[in-house]
Amino acid sequence: MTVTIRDVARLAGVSASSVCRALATPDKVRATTRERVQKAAAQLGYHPNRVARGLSTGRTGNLGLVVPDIANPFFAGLVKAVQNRAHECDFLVLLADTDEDVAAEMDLIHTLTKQVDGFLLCSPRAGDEDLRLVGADLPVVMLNRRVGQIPSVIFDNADGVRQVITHLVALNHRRIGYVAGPKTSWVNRERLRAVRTLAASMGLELVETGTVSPTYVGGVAAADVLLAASVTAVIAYNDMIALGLISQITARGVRVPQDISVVGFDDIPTAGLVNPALTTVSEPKEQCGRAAVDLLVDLLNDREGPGNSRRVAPMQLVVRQTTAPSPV
Amino acid sequence: MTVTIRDVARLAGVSASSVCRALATPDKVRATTRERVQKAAAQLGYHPNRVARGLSTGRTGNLGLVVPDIANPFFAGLVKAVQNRAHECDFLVLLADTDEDVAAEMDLIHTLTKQVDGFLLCSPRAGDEDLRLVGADLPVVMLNRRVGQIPSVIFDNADGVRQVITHLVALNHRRIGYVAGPKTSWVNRERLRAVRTLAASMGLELVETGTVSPTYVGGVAAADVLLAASVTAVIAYNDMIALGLISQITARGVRVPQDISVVGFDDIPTAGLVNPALTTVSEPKEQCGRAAVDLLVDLLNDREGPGNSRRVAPMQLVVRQTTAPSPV
DNA sequence: TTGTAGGCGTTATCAA
DNA sequence: TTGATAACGCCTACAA
Repeated sequence: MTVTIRDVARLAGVSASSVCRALATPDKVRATTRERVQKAAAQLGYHPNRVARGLSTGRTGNLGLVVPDIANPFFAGLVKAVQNRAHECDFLVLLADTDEDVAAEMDLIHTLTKQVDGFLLCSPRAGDEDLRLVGADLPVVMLNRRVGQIPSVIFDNADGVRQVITHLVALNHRRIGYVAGPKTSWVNRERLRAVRTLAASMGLELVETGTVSPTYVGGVAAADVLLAASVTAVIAYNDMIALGLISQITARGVRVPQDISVVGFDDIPTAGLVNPALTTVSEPKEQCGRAAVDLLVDLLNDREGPGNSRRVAPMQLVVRQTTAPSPV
Repeated sequence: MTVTIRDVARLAGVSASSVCRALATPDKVRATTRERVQKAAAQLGYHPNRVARGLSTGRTGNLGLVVPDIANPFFAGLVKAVQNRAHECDFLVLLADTDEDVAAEMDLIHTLTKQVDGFLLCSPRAGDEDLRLVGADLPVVMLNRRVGQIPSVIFDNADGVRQVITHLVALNHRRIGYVAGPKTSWVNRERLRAVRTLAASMGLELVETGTVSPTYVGGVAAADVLLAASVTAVIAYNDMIALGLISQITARGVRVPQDISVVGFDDIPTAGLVNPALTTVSEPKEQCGRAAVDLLVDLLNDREGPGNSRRVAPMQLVVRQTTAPSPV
C-alpha cells in the first residue's frame, strides 16, 4: 500500500538506516550506496512519513497559525504570506481561525500544541498571562502585538504615523482630527500615542473624537464632531472608519479631499477602489508574514540572540489624492 | 516534560491500555476505573498526542485544504467556513495556498498526503487526470468544480442564473448582456450555459461580449460594446467585472442602475459598500464549506452511497437597487 | 561505512 | 474487565 523506508531498503539492497542516512545526510554514506538508494526511492515514489518522523524526532514540521478572522482581508493577506514562506522553509501550516473568541483561541492552541513545532499568533485576543504560558511550552512569535519578552513582529506604527503627519504638514494642514479605534487594541494605543507625540512636537492642533467602532458605521458616527471642530484633515484608526467618515462628510456637503483630507490605516485591498479620495497607510503584509516565519524558524533552530527576537516591518503611506487646505 | 498515557496510567494505578480505553471508549471499562483514570488525566493535564495516535491508527485527524488564493475574499470565506466546521468535527486543517500555480498545487498535495486523512480542493487548477490520481490515493472532495465521479460540492449556478433572469424579466428587461469570465473556468462555462438556455427559453435577446479578464479592468473593457448594443441590463461573470462595468458605464454618462442594471456574481463582502447600485448573486460560503467538510467526513467513515457523494449549495440573489428599464 | 536494536506515544490484539 | 505485547514508520546511538 504505502511505500515505507523498508521497501526502499529492500529494493536498494541495504538496511533501513542506510536509506535514512542516504536521504537525510547524504555525505555520511558511500557514493554508490547513496545512488542506489536514491534511485530506489525515486522508482518507488517514496516520500518520508512526516508523522512517523515527528514521533521519533519530536519535530512535526508544522507551524500553528492562529488568526482572529481570516475573512478579514488584513489577516487573509498575512496568512497568505506566512503560508508561502513556511512552505519555502519546508514547514506546513496548521490554520486556526478563532472567530475573535478568546476561549476558542486558547482551546485551539492547546489542541494544536502537540502537532506543531511553534506558533504564529496574529493579533491574539488572549490575555497577556495566557500568552506567556503558551510561550513557556513552545516557541511563539506574535504578530501585531507585544507582550513582555515574547518574540514578535510588528508594523512600525510610529513611523507610519510620522509619514502621515509629515505629509499633512507639508500640505499646510495645522488642525487635524484623530478617530480612535477600540481601547483594547494594542495597535490603537500605539497609533494614538504616536499621533499625540508627533502632533505636540510639531505644534499641531489635535482634535480627538475618542473611540468608535472600527467600522464603516463608526466612521459615520464620528464625522459631525470633526466637522464642528473644523479640522482640515482626519486620521482614522483604520480604513473602514475612514470610508464611513468620507461618506458622511460628503453627505454633509463637504468635499473630500478638497475641503478635508481623510487618511486611514490598514490598506484593505479594495479600499482604493471604494474611494480614490482615501489616503492610506499600508502595512506590507508580505514582509511581515515572511519575517514572522523566519523569526520562528530561527527560534526553532536555537540561533537567535535575545536581542533580535523582535522584528519590525515597515509601513508605507499610499497617497491617492490629498490636497492642501484652502486658505482660510 | 510532556505528560503521556503512561504517566496517567501510573497515577491511576492501571495499565496504559486501560487509560486508552477509559478515554476513547468509556463504556468498555468499569465505572470506578473510568473515574480514576479521568481524574488522573485531568490532574496531570493530559492531552493525547495526535501524532502518535496517527502513527498507530493511520488516521491523522487532519484535513488538507487547498485553495488557489486565500487573499481572494471568496476563498477566504470558504476557508473560514471549512475551518470552523472541521474543528467542530474534531479535525485540524492543514492549509495550502497554491498561488494559482498548477505545479505548486500538485506538489503541495503530495507533501500533505501523508499527513491528512483527506483533501478539500477549492476550484483546483490541476488537470482532470491529476485530480483523479489524488482521488485514488485519498478521499477527496472538490469545491466549485466537477471532475468525473469525484465527490464534490458546488453552488447551484443554474438556479442563481435563474434567479437573476427571472428578476430582470419581472422588471421588463428584454435585452440583456453577458460578460463572460475565463474560458478555462468551469464555473464560467456553467453560468454561460445557464444564461444561454434561460435567455432562449424566455425569448430574451442576449448580447455576449465574450471573455474578459475577471477583474475591474476587464469590466471597464467590456462596457462600450454593451452600450453600443443598447442593452438595459448586464450580467457579469463576477463582481469585480461588474464594478468595472459600472465605473465605465457611469463615466460614459449613462446611469446605473437607472439606465442599465448591472448584476454580478460572487458577493465579495465589500462589493456592496463599493457600489450600492450593484446587484449580486451571492454564494453562501458558509453552507458550502460546511457541506464539504461533512461530505468528506462521511467519506472517511465509509458511510456514503455513491448516490449522495455530491452536494449542492444554494445561491441567492441580493438586490440592492435595480430598476426597470425606462420605456423606450 | 554499515547494520542492529531500541524507542517515540498510541492503539489493537490477544490472553488472562 | 483488564494487562501485556506488538505494531505504526522513522530516527539515532551504538556496535560491527
